[in-house]
Amino acid sequence: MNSLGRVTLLEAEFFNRDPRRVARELLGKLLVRKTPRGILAGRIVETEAYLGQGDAAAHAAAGRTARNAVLFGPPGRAYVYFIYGNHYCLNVSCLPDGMPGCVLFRALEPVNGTEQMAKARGIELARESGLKNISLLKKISSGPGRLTAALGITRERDNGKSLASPRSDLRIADDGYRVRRTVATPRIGVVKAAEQPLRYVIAGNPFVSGRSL
DNA sequence: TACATGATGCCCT
DNA sequence: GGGCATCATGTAG
Repeated sequence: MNSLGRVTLLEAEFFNRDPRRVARELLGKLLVRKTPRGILAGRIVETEAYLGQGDAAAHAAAGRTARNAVLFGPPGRAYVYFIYGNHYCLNVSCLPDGMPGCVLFRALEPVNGTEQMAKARGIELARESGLKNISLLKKISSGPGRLTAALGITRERDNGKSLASPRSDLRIADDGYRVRRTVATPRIGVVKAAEQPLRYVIAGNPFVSGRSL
C-alpha cells in the first residue's frame, strides 16, 4: 500500500466482536480506498455502534430484509445504504454470520489523496494554503454522507464488499497511530434509543462532525 | 400501488 | 438555527 508507509491491514476477525468494541477500536485507524488515480485515506475519528435486536435505532431491529441482509452476514463487510434522497452511509458488519450488528463511519481526517477527495466533494483547495485550512479540510469528510462522497462510495459499487479481503479496494489499515483518549456520546440523528452513548470520537480531534470534544 | 420516513448536508437568515 | 431537497425502502391497504 504505497505512500502510506508501513501499515497493517485489518482482517475479518477484528470485526467478529461486539460493535461497541469494534467502534472504539476503529478510532485512529485508516479507511483506505484504492482508485485508478491513487490511494485515498482518512483517519477514522468518529464512529457509531449499532446493535441487533433490542437496538430500536438499528436497521437490523425489525429483522432481516433485502436492504439490510449484509448486517446478518459475516463480519467485515460493507453495508452501504442511501438516505434522505441524497446521501450514502458506510457501515461495517460485526459479529459472526447470522448475528446482526455494525459500526457506522461518521467522520475522517484526510490523510492521503486530500486534493482528490476535496474535488469529489466539489471543494476548491487554494494552491498555497489549502492543505493548512482546517475549516476547509473539515468539510471534506466530517459527516457520514460527506466521507462516502469523498471516497466515491455507493451502494451499487460497494454494498456487501469485504473490507478485509486482499483483493478489496476498500480496507482498514493500522499505521501505528495511538489514540490518547476517546469520548462516548449519544448517537446523532436517531430518535429511538437515543439515550445510549454509542457514538465514539477521538477527544480533541477537530475533524469530528459538530464541535470537537 | 400509495404513502410515510429517515444513522444528512446545504443554503439561507 | 431552521427549512428543504430528494428517493429507496418498508409497510399498510
